[in-house]
Amino acid sequence: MDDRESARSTRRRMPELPDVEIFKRYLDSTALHQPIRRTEVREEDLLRGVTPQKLARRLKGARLEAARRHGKFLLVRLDTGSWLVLHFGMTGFLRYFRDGGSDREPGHVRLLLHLENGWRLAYDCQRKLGEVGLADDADRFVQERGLGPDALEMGREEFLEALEGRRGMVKPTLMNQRILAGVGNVYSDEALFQARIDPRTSVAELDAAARRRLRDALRETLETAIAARVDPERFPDGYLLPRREEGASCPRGCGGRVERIVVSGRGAYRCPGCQGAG
DNA sequence: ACATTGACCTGAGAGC
DNA sequence: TGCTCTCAGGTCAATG
Repeated sequence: MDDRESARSTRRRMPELPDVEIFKRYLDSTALHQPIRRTEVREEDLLRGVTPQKLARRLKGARLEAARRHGKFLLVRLDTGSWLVLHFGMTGFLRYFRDGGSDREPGHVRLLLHLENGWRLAYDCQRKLGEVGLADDADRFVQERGLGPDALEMGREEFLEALEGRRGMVKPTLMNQRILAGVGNVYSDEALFQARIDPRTSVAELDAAARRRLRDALRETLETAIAARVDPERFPDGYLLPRREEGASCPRGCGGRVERIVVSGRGAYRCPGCQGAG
Protein backbone atom coordinates (compact mmCIF):
# COMPACT_ATOMS: atom_id res chain seq x y z
CA MET A 1 0.00 0.00 0.00
CA ASP A 2 1.52 3.34 -0.95
CA ASP A 3 1.03 6.52 1.06
CA ARG A 4 -1.80 7.83 -1.00
CA GLU A 5 -3.72 4.62 -0.76
CA SER A 6 -3.04 4.56 2.94
CA ALA A 7 -4.35 8.08 3.37
CA ARG A 8 -7.46 7.34 1.39
CA SER A 9 -8.35 4.26 3.34
CA THR A 10 -7.66 6.09 6.57
CA ARG A 11 -10.23 8.67 5.66
CA ARG A 12 -12.84 6.18 4.65
CA ARG A 13 -12.40 3.35 7.03
CA MET A 14 -14.16 3.78 10.32
CA PRO A 15 -15.03 0.32 11.38
CA GLU A 16 -18.62 0.08 12.44
CA LEU A 17 -20.89 -2.92 12.10
CA PRO A 18 -20.90 -3.16 8.28
CA ASP A 19 -17.14 -2.76 8.06
CA VAL A 20 -16.56 -5.45 10.66
CA GLU A 21 -19.02 -7.70 8.84
CA ILE A 22 -16.89 -7.31 5.72
CA PHE A 23 -13.79 -8.14 7.76
CA LYS A 24 -15.57 -11.24 9.03
CA ARG A 25 -16.35 -12.41 5.51
CA TYR A 26 -12.81 -11.68 4.45
CA LEU A 27 -11.38 -13.72 7.29
CA ASP A 28 -13.82 -16.55 6.68
CA SER A 29 -12.76 -16.74 3.06
CA THR A 30 -9.01 -16.58 3.64
CA ALA A 31 -7.26 -17.55 6.84
CA LEU A 32 -9.28 -20.46 8.23
CA HIS A 33 -8.11 -23.99 9.04
CA GLN A 34 -4.40 -23.34 8.80
CA PRO A 35 -2.31 -24.02 11.90
CA ILE A 36 -0.69 -20.90 13.28
CA ARG A 37 3.04 -21.36 13.13
CA ARG A 38 4.02 -18.19 14.91
CA THR A 39 2.43 -15.09 16.41
CA GLU A 40 4.13 -11.73 16.15
CA VAL A 41 2.92 -9.02 18.52
CA ARG A 42 4.30 -5.74 17.25
CA GLU A 43 2.36 -3.43 19.51
CA GLU A 44 1.88 -4.62 23.02
CA ASP A 45 -0.33 -1.67 23.91
CA LEU A 46 -3.20 -3.11 21.92
CA LEU A 47 -3.32 -6.30 23.91
CA ARG A 48 -6.01 -6.36 26.52
CA GLY A 49 -5.92 -8.80 29.39
CA VAL A 50 -3.18 -10.91 27.86
CA THR A 51 0.58 -10.76 27.54
CA PRO A 52 2.33 -11.26 24.20
CA GLN A 53 3.80 -14.48 25.56
CA LYS A 54 0.46 -15.86 26.60
CA LEU A 55 -1.20 -14.91 23.34
CA ALA A 56 1.56 -16.54 21.32
CA ARG A 57 1.38 -19.66 23.45
CA ARG A 58 -2.37 -19.96 23.12
CA LEU A 59 -2.29 -19.45 19.36
CA LYS A 60 0.64 -21.65 18.52
CA GLY A 61 -0.50 -24.64 16.51
CA ALA A 62 -4.15 -23.63 16.77
CA ARG A 63 -6.36 -23.07 13.72
CA LEU A 64 -8.87 -20.30 13.14
CA GLU A 65 -12.15 -22.13 12.67
CA ALA A 66 -14.80 -19.47 12.11
CA ALA A 67 -15.40 -15.81 12.75
CA ARG A 68 -18.37 -14.37 14.51
CA ARG A 69 -19.30 -10.72 14.80
CA HIS A 70 -21.06 -8.96 17.62
CA GLY A 71 -21.44 -5.24 17.10
CA LYS A 72 -18.00 -3.94 16.24
CA PHE A 73 -16.19 -6.93 17.71
CA LEU A 74 -14.87 -9.80 15.67
CA LEU A 75 -14.59 -13.02 17.64
CA VAL A 76 -12.60 -15.76 15.99
CA ARG A 77 -13.08 -19.29 17.27
CA LEU A 78 -10.02 -21.46 17.48
CA ASP A 79 -10.06 -25.23 17.17
CA THR A 80 -8.86 -25.30 20.76
CA GLY A 81 -12.19 -23.87 21.84
CA SER A 82 -11.01 -20.43 22.88
CA TRP A 83 -11.57 -17.22 20.95
CA LEU A 84 -9.37 -14.51 19.52
CA VAL A 85 -11.01 -11.14 20.10
CA LEU A 86 -10.44 -8.27 17.68
CA HIS A 87 -11.70 -4.72 17.84
CA PHE A 88 -10.74 -2.31 15.10
CA GLY A 89 -10.98 1.05 16.78
CA MET A 90 -11.09 3.74 14.14
CA THR A 91 -8.53 2.54 11.68
CA GLY A 92 -8.18 -1.21 11.99
CA PHE A 93 -8.44 -3.80 9.22
CA LEU A 94 -7.24 -7.27 8.27
CA ARG A 95 -5.03 -8.37 5.44
CA TYR A 96 -4.16 -11.85 4.27
CA PHE A 97 -0.99 -11.93 2.20
CA ARG A 98 2.22 -13.73 1.39
CA ASP A 99 5.58 -12.78 -0.03
CA GLY A 100 5.38 -12.17 -3.75
CA GLY A 101 1.59 -12.04 -3.73
CA SER A 102 -0.53 -9.20 -5.04
CA ASP A 103 -1.23 -7.92 -1.53
CA ARG A 104 1.69 -6.80 0.55
CA GLU A 105 2.11 -6.25 4.24
CA PRO A 106 0.31 -3.05 5.22
CA GLY A 107 1.99 -0.18 7.00
CA HIS A 108 0.88 -0.37 10.61
CA VAL A 109 0.72 -4.02 11.53
CA ARG A 110 0.10 -4.57 15.24
CA LEU A 111 -0.44 -8.33 15.18
CA LEU A 112 0.79 -10.81 12.60
CA LEU A 113 -0.16 -14.47 12.43
CA HIS A 114 2.20 -16.65 10.42
CA LEU A 115 0.28 -19.61 9.07
CA GLU A 116 1.52 -23.06 8.17
CA ASN A 117 0.84 -22.55 4.45
CA GLY A 118 3.21 -19.58 4.32
CA TRP A 119 0.48 -16.95 4.28
CA ARG A 120 0.12 -14.34 6.99
CA LEU A 121 -2.86 -12.64 8.53
CA ALA A 122 -2.15 -9.07 9.57
CA TYR A 123 -4.17 -6.96 11.95
CA ASP A 124 -3.32 -3.37 11.04
CA CYS A 125 -4.36 -0.43 13.20
CA GLN A 126 -2.72 2.88 12.46
CA ARG A 127 -4.26 4.83 15.32
CA LYS A 128 -3.91 2.44 18.17
CA LEU A 129 -7.47 2.55 19.36
CA GLY A 130 -8.20 -1.07 18.59
CA GLU A 131 -7.90 -4.08 20.79
CA VAL A 132 -6.68 -7.67 20.69
CA GLY A 133 -7.48 -10.25 23.32
CA LEU A 134 -8.57 -13.76 24.17
CA ALA A 135 -11.88 -15.06 25.45
CA ASP A 136 -12.93 -18.45 26.70
CA ASP A 137 -16.45 -18.07 25.47
CA ALA A 138 -17.97 -15.66 22.97
CA ASP A 139 -21.35 -15.30 24.66
CA ARG A 140 -19.76 -14.67 28.01
CA PHE A 141 -17.43 -12.11 26.47
CA VAL A 142 -20.39 -10.19 25.06
CA GLN A 143 -22.13 -10.32 28.39
CA GLU A 144 -19.12 -9.31 30.42
CA ARG A 145 -18.47 -6.37 28.14
CA GLY A 146 -22.01 -5.23 28.69
CA LEU A 147 -22.76 -5.12 24.98
CA GLY A 148 -26.33 -4.76 23.91
CA PRO A 149 -27.88 -6.94 21.20
CA ASP A 150 -26.25 -6.79 17.79
CA ALA A 151 -27.93 -4.09 15.73
CA LEU A 152 -28.41 -6.38 12.76
CA GLU A 153 -29.62 -9.40 14.68
CA MET A 154 -32.12 -7.72 16.92
CA GLY A 155 -35.76 -7.96 15.94
CA ARG A 156 -38.22 -5.11 15.76
CA GLU A 157 -39.63 -5.71 19.22
CA GLU A 158 -36.18 -5.93 20.71
CA PHE A 159 -35.25 -2.61 19.16
CA LEU A 160 -38.35 -0.94 20.53
CA GLU A 161 -37.63 -2.40 23.95
CA ALA A 162 -34.10 -1.04 23.83
CA LEU A 163 -35.45 2.48 23.27
CA GLU A 164 -38.08 2.18 25.94
CA GLY A 165 -37.61 4.65 28.77
CA ARG A 166 -34.67 6.40 27.12
CA ARG A 167 -34.65 10.16 27.34
CA GLY A 168 -31.32 11.07 25.81
CA MET A 169 -30.73 12.32 22.28
CA VAL A 170 -31.40 9.70 19.65
CA LYS A 171 -27.99 9.78 17.97
CA PRO A 172 -25.91 9.03 21.08
CA THR A 173 -28.52 6.45 22.05
CA LEU A 174 -28.00 4.59 18.78
CA MET A 175 -24.25 4.80 19.30
CA ASN A 176 -24.37 3.49 22.85
CA GLN A 177 -22.95 -0.03 22.61
CA ARG A 178 -24.69 -1.09 25.81
CA ILE A 179 -28.07 -0.36 24.27
CA LEU A 180 -27.40 -1.85 20.87
CA ALA A 181 -24.06 -2.94 19.49
CA GLY A 182 -22.48 -1.98 16.20
CA VAL A 183 -23.64 1.51 15.31
CA GLY A 184 -21.12 4.36 15.27
CA ASN A 185 -20.99 7.94 14.14
CA VAL A 186 -21.38 7.41 10.41
CA TYR A 187 -24.21 4.89 10.37
CA SER A 188 -26.18 6.59 13.10
CA ASP A 189 -26.22 9.69 10.88
CA GLU A 190 -27.24 7.61 7.91
CA ALA A 191 -30.09 5.83 9.67
CA LEU A 192 -31.40 9.12 11.05
CA PHE A 193 -31.22 10.72 7.63
CA GLN A 194 -33.11 7.81 6.10
CA ALA A 195 -35.72 7.98 8.87
CA ARG A 196 -35.89 11.79 8.58
CA ILE A 197 -35.20 12.32 12.25
CA ASP A 198 -32.98 15.07 13.60
CA PRO A 199 -30.03 13.53 15.50
CA ARG A 200 -30.64 15.79 18.50
CA THR A 201 -34.21 14.69 19.03
CA SER A 202 -34.83 13.10 22.42
CA VAL A 203 -35.85 9.45 22.20
CA ALA A 204 -38.73 10.35 24.50
CA GLU A 205 -40.10 12.62 21.80
CA LEU A 206 -40.22 9.90 19.16
CA ASP A 207 -43.67 8.47 18.72
CA ALA A 208 -44.30 4.84 17.85
CA ALA A 209 -44.30 5.51 14.11
CA ALA A 210 -40.97 7.32 14.26
CA ARG A 211 -39.41 4.52 16.28
CA ARG A 212 -40.55 1.93 13.77
CA ARG A 213 -39.30 4.11 10.95
CA LEU A 214 -35.95 4.41 12.66
CA ARG A 215 -35.68 0.71 13.21
CA ASP A 216 -36.47 -0.07 9.58
CA ALA A 217 -34.10 2.64 8.37
CA LEU A 218 -31.29 1.33 10.54
CA ARG A 219 -31.70 -2.20 9.29
CA GLU A 220 -31.95 -1.05 5.69
CA THR A 221 -28.88 1.14 6.10
CA LEU A 222 -26.74 -1.62 7.58
CA GLU A 223 -27.80 -4.15 4.97
CA THR A 224 -27.21 -1.68 2.17
CA ALA A 225 -23.74 -0.84 3.48
CA ILE A 226 -22.80 -4.49 3.62
CA ALA A 227 -24.17 -5.13 0.13
CA ALA A 228 -22.11 -2.15 -1.08
CA ARG A 229 -19.11 -3.65 0.67
CA VAL A 230 -18.88 -0.34 2.53
CA ASP A 231 -17.56 1.36 -0.58
CA PRO A 232 -19.18 4.81 -0.79
CA GLU A 233 -19.13 4.61 -4.56
CA ARG A 234 -21.30 1.51 -4.51
CA PHE A 235 -24.03 3.01 -2.36
CA PRO A 236 -27.33 3.53 -4.13
CA ASP A 237 -28.61 7.05 -4.73
CA GLY A 238 -30.29 8.70 -1.82
CA TYR A 239 -27.66 7.85 0.76
CA LEU A 240 -25.94 10.47 2.87
CA LEU A 241 -22.69 8.57 3.41
CA PRO A 242 -21.04 9.41 0.09
CA ARG A 243 -21.84 13.07 0.71
CA ARG A 244 -20.75 13.60 4.27
CA GLU A 245 -19.50 17.10 3.77
CA GLU A 246 -20.70 20.54 4.63
CA GLY A 247 -22.59 22.19 1.80
CA ALA A 248 -23.20 19.07 -0.27
CA SER A 249 -26.62 19.00 -1.86
CA CYS A 250 -29.16 16.78 -0.15
CA PRO A 251 -28.90 13.24 -1.55
CA ARG A 252 -32.66 13.02 -1.49
CA GLY A 253 -32.92 16.07 -3.69
CA CYS A 254 -34.97 18.16 -1.31
CA GLY A 255 -32.86 21.16 -2.24
CA GLY A 256 -31.31 21.48 1.21
CA ARG A 257 -27.61 21.50 1.90
CA VAL A 258 -25.88 19.04 4.17
CA GLU A 259 -24.68 20.66 7.36
CA ARG A 260 -22.29 19.59 10.06
CA ILE A 261 -23.32 19.99 13.66
CA VAL A 262 -21.81 18.68 16.87
CA VAL A 263 -23.89 16.19 18.81
CA SER A 264 -22.54 14.72 22.00
CA GLY A 265 -19.04 15.80 21.03
CA ARG A 266 -19.14 14.15 17.61
CA GLY A 267 -19.39 15.64 14.19
CA ALA A 268 -22.83 14.83 12.86
CA TYR A 269 -24.11 15.43 9.33
CA ARG A 270 -27.72 16.05 8.50
CA CYS A 271 -29.98 17.70 5.99
CA PRO A 272 -31.93 20.57 7.57
CA GLY A 273 -34.60 20.25 4.90
CA CYS A 274 -35.33 16.57 5.44
CA GLN A 275 -34.61 16.20 9.11
CA GLY A 276 -36.35 19.20 10.57
CA ALA A 277 -34.99 22.20 12.37
CA GLY A 278 -34.18 20.27 15.51
C1' DA B 1 -30.22 8.42 33.44
C1' DC B 2 -27.95 11.56 30.81
C1' DA B 3 -24.65 15.31 29.28
C1' DT B 4 -20.12 17.00 29.02
C1' DT B 5 -15.27 16.87 28.83
C1' DG B 6 -10.88 14.92 28.23
C1' DA B 7 -7.68 11.22 27.37
C1' DC B 8 -5.90 7.86 24.24
C1' DC B 9 -3.79 7.59 19.26
C1' DT B 10 -1.65 9.15 14.41
C1' DG B 11 -1.58 11.63 10.22
C1' DA B 12 -3.71 15.01 7.15
C1' DG B 13 -4.61 19.51 6.22
C1' DA B 14 -4.98 24.43 7.31
C1' DG B 15 -2.88 28.62 8.42
C1' DC B 16 1.03 31.41 9.26
C1' DT C 1 9.76 25.18 3.97
C1' DG C 2 8.42 23.91 8.44
C1' DC C 3 6.10 24.94 12.38
C1' DT C 4 1.74 24.68 15.29
C1' DC C 5 -2.92 23.81 15.63
C1' DT C 6 -7.20 21.30 14.83
C1' DC C 7 -9.66 17.49 13.49
C1' DA C 8 -11.06 12.63 12.64
C1' DG C 9 -13.92 8.98 16.07
C1' DG C 10 -14.45 4.33 19.22
C1' DT C 11 -14.27 3.79 23.97
C1' DC C 12 -13.62 4.73 28.70
C1' DA C 13 -13.41 7.40 32.93
C1' DA C 14 -14.43 11.34 35.67
C1' DT C 15 -17.56 14.98 36.87
C1' DG C 16 -21.96 17.60 36.99
